Amino acid sequence: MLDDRKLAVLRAIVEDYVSTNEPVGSKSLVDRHNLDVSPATIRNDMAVLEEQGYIVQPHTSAGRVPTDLGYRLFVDRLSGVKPFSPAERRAIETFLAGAYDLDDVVMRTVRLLAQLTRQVAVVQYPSLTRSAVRHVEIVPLGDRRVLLVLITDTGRVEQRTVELPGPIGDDAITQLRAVLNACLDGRKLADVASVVADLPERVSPAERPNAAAVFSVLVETLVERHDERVVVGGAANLTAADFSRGLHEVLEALEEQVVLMRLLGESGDQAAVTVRIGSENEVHGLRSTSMVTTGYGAGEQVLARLGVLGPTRMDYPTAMGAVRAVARYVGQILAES
Amino acid sequence: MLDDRKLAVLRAIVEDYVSTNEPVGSKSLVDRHNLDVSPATIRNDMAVLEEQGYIVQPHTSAGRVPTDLGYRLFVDRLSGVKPFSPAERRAIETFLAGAYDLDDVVMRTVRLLAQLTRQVAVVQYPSLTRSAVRHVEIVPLGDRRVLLVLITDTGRVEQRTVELPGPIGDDAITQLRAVLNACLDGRKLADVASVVADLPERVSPAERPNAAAVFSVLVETLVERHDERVVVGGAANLTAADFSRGLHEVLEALEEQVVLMRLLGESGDQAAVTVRIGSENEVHGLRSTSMVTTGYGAGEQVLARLGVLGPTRMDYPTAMGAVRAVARYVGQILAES
DNA sequence: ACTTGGCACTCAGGGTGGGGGAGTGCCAGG
DNA sequence: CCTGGCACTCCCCCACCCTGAGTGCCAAGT
Repeated sequence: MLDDRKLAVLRAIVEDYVSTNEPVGSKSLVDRHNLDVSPATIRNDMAVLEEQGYIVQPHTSAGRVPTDLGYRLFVDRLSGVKPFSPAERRAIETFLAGAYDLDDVVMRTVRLLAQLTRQVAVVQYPSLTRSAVRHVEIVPLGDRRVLLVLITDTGRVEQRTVELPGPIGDDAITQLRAVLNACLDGRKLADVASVVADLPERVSPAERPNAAAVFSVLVETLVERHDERVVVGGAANLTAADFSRGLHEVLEALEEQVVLMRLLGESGDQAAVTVRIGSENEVHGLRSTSMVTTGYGAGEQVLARLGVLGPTRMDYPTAMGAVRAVARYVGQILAES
Repeated sequence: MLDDRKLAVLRAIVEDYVSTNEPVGSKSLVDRHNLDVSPATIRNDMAVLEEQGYIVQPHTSAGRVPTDLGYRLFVDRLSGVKPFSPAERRAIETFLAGAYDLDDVVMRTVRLLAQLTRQVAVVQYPSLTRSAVRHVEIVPLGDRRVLLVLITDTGRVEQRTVELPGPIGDDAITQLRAVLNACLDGRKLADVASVVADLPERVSPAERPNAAAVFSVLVETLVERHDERVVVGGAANLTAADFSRGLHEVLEALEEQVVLMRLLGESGDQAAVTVRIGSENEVHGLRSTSMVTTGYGAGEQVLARLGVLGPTRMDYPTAMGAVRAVARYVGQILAES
């Protein structure tokens, strides 16, 4: 269907268009790449590529521009992931190494990704449900009120205040704390709900109403409120790629946590680098953007996703390289802590 | 210097320009507002206003546009703060009431402000140093490592992991926790540093090295790292006001926590609504934007600031009204929790 | 069967050149 | 001090042309 030269032509078109942002014509193609054929030949190839839907011309007698389909083919078969040089790797490492805190890791990661790719960076907080309980803490705030703090092995801390049905004493709190930690320590968060169901039996009858309140908030925190937050950075980079009027829509989409979650979710759970191009994104308003994402986590398991978002006219190999490299190091940092 | 009518003319110019985004001429002024004089008279007034630097014409034979100085006069003497209707107040209240968490309060506030004003909203987290310790918690993470959690009376939770010089046992942790809470509970964070200095005497000698490590991290958290975070929302609203090329600079400034902090800091510590217009902002890149900010907090004390940022061509009375109303309700929520 | 040079054709973009119109400054008279 | 009148100034819009890059097609060459 498409012989080698036609593929080479497509690759050249994508590369040129990405770097110049102008429709690329047959003549400039043969000049810049050393395809040793004449422009006329290229024109014939282009006609075929256009017929197949890989490229289009914005108007008659203009050069060609890749379609989403064209980029897709490019990403799948014509380009690899651009590996990072040792120097770059070291830079990433030192940039992330200074972080002292999960929040800080995430913030640094966003900045780093945005800077490396000159695109918008998107980082999802490590998922709560896939990690395990490291500690549960209960702190009295008043006689009918406690603060529940949950610490996970990925360093995340969740807090909720709990309004109690009745007054609670220090002893009861100590008991509750002991029971919770004894039963939950080290458990996967996904399993916590079922474990908690059995807990009321373990506390003294008088305290059960209060305990029940605490337990239900705890379960809520884990299950019902799986608000895995997404942090965005480098939005200023959007102004470089001229979306003209679409910029507004893109910015709006980026402010919606829900939209971002869906966007990251669409790429599934795979650890590998995934690319979604233009109209492949279900989210309206991001139809002219592409996302390069990957899973990351401590060790093997995928705890969350991160990636970059930019115009479909994007340097995919570099973006994929950056995303992969950063994910790798973030995983490393999480595993260490 | 400026008689009443000239001031009225300036007010009218500002109002018209804000609502139409087009230079306003003498004729349309007399039409839209009922100044019962002729256009020629207005022209004379405008000439004076221009000479004094309150308005300019973009080019000969165009209408007039307010200068930063003009807006300043408008804000200081010609307009009040637009009060909110009871219905609007109720809407604010219910929107904020659902929050369950300090993070959530801040996030909702940002969204609310952005939506009410159709500008970029900026909310600073309640300052650590001005609030008081509610509880300190220490959680073992390993034999040479603990997690230090600090809970303030504004509901903020700070966490840091501490690497210890030597192994630590459960007893030691319990002791440390007791000492810390006994001495720090209820203290203003600003005072904590001095109190902590005396603490080592209170722990058993064998544990002093570990205790010292914990204490120093604690003090660091409070003092050295006064990273009062700022949350931004509604950036999409910037696309409505056409900054043409300046948009990039504005977006960049908004991503720099440091810049935002400085910006909010410039308005001082006053609780009242403050306006900084265009070139009054020291931050480069925000020379063509205005900020409307106010302090907020639980009760009287100002814990942090919040506000909106937009083009100098902004509806100041409404923005000021929104900022004031929102700050009031946020303060209320913080006081309750 | 593919490649190539030639050729006519098509348009987007940029520069030019008037009007039209909104707005101004000034002046003389109320 | 206000007002109507008047001449003047430019911005903006539109219509026009023209150039140049790029194309599709065809006939000839390999």
